[in-house]
Amino acid sequence: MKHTVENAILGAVETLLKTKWEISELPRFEVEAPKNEAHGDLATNLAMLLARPLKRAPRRIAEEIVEEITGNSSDLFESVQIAGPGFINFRFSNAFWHENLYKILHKDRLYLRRNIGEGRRVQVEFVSANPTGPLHIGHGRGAAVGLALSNLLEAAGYKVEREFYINDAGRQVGLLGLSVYVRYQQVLGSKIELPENAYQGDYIGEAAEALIAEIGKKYLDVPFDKCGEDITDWSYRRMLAEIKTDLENFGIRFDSWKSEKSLYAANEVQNALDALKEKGYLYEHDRALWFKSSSFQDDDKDRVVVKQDGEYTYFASDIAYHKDKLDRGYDYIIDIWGADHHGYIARISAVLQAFGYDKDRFQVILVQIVSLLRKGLPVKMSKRSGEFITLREVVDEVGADITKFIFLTRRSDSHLDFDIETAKQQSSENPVFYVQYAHARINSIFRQAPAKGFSNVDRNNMQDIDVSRLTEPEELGLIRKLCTYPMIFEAAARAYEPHRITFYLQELAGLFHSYYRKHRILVEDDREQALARMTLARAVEIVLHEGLTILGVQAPEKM
RNA sequence: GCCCCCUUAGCUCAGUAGGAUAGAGCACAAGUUUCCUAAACUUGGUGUCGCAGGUUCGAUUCCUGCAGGGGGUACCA
Repeated sequence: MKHTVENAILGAVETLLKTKWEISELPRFEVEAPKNEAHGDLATNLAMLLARPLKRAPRRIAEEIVEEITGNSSDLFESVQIAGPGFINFRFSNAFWHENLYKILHKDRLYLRRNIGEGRRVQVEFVSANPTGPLHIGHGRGAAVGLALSNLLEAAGYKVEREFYINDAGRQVGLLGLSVYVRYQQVLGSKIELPENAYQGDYIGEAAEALIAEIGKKYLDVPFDKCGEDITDWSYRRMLAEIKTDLENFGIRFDSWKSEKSLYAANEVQNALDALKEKGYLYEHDRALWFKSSSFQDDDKDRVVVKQDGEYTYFASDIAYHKDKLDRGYDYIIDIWGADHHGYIARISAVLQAFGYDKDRFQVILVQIVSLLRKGLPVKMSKRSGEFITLREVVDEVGADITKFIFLTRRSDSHLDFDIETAKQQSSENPVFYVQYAHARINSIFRQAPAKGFSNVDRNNMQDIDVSRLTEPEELGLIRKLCTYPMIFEAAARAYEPHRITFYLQELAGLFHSYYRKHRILVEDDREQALARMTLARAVEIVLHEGLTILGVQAPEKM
C-alpha cells in the first residue's frame, strides 16, 4: 500500500516538475503511517522538504501536489488532505482495502513476504554452548532469537542455514572429562579429590553413573593420562546429545553442527594462521604470536593467537572457523552471541578483513543476559558450583511456546528478567495464549460453519467472495492492520529484529478479539455478509499463522 | 582509565533512517455470557521520554557532556 501512495505522488510530481517547478531533482521523502489515526492511513512530508528549494510555503506546495493527485487517481483515495505544517495525509477508499484483502488470501504468500534476500545464502550461528554442561536460560534466549531470525530471513527470501559450533577442543572440555573421571573414581570407591576448578553439578555425577553402567570398572584406578582422552570424548558426546535433545524439545533443529576439533584435524587452524602470516598480519613478540588486529579500524589492540607455551588461543580457532564460514560460500554470516562477548566482535571483523572479505558480510546479534527470578527473587546461576536452573527445567515447568514468546517480546539487546512463577501464573493471561487463542477461535468458526449452513466454503479458495459488505469500522480497521504486515515484516527482516513481529501479532489479535465480541461472523440470515466476514477471518488467520510460524511458536487450531 | 549497551506510566517493556496529541501488557476498580471458545470483551489514567547543553522549521529519536545501571577491557573459555 506504500507503493500505491508513492506512485501517486511521483505521478503527480512528474508533471509539476515539467510545468511549474524550477528544480530538477526530488529530495528523498517519506511515506509513513501516522501515529494518529485521524491523520489518515499514510502521510508524506514531501511538501515540507520542498519548501526550501522551491522557496515557497510548504502548504502551498502541498496544495499543488494534492490537486494533481486527486485529478489522477481519485478512486484509490477517500481523501487526500493537507494538515499541520504541510503534511499530506492519504486516506484510502473502502474499495482499495477490499482489493488488498484478496492479496492476503493468495496462496503463495508473496504479498506478505517480500523477497529481499533474492536467494542469497545466510548462515545463522547460534547457541553454540560449550558441551560441558546443560543449557541454561541464557542459551534459551539465544536459541529463541536465532530460531526466529532464521525463520524471518528464510521467509524474506534468503537461503538460511542454522549452525551450532561445538567447542570440543578447548581446555573446558578437558576439564569436563577430568571432572567425570574423578567422580567416576569416587563412585567406585577410589579416594581422590575433585580439583577446585572442576565442574561440580549433579550432571557430573549422573554422567559418572552412566559411564559405570556402560563400561563398568574398566578405568578404575587407571591414571587420567591413560584414559582421560576416552572419558573426555565420551563425556562431551553425552553432554552434546543432551543439548541436542533439549534444543529439539525447545523446537529447534540445526542444519549443521560444526566441530572445533575437526578444524584442527583438517589443519585448518594452522593453515589460516599461515595465510595471515603470508599477508603480513602476524608477528612474534615476547615469544608469543600476535595478530595485528589494531591495524583495522574496529579493534584497539593486537591479539595473541599462539601463546608462549605454544598452545593456540581460543581466538586462533575462531579465526579458522570464521574464515571457513565465508569460504563455504555464504553471502552473509550472522553470529548470535551473549552480550558479554561484544568485545570479541572487533577482532573477528578484523580477521575477515585481513582475509579480504567485506566486513559487512559479518554481523553479530548481541543477546543480553537473562536474570532468572522466582517470585521476584534472583536464582543464582553458576555452572561451577552446579547451582543453576537448566533450560530443560524451565521449559518443562513453563512450556516451550511461552518461554520462546517471552524472549521475543523484548529487543534482544535489552536486559530481561524472566520470572518463572510469573510466566506460569499468568499462563491464562499470557500474551502468547492471547495470540494463539485468536488463531484457535478462527479455526473454531470454520469448524462450526457447516452446521450453520456454510458447508461448501473452501478456506483456500475465497478470492471470489464479495467482500464489499465489510464496512464496519472494526472490519476496515482489521484490514488496515493486515495490510501493514508486509511493512512490519520487511522492517523486521532488514533490522534483524524478530520481536517486531511479536508486537504486531499481539495488536492484530487484540483487534480480532474485539471484533469477534462485537460482531457475529456466521450470520445465519445474511449469507453474503457471513461469507464476507469469514473471508476477513480467514485473512486474519493466515497472517497470525504466518507470524507465529516465523517466531517458532505453534499456531493451534484448538485450545 | 578506555570501550559498548541500557535509562520512556506504579511494574515489565515497545516506539527513533527527526515529524503532528508518546503506546501496549501487567497490576488496580467496575461491568459484559439465552449468541461462532470468557485463555475473550467494554470502561476508567498517569509521563520532566535520566539530567544539561547543541544542531533546526521541528528532538524521546541525531551530536556533546554529566549521572545511574549492566557488560567488556586476559598469553581465560
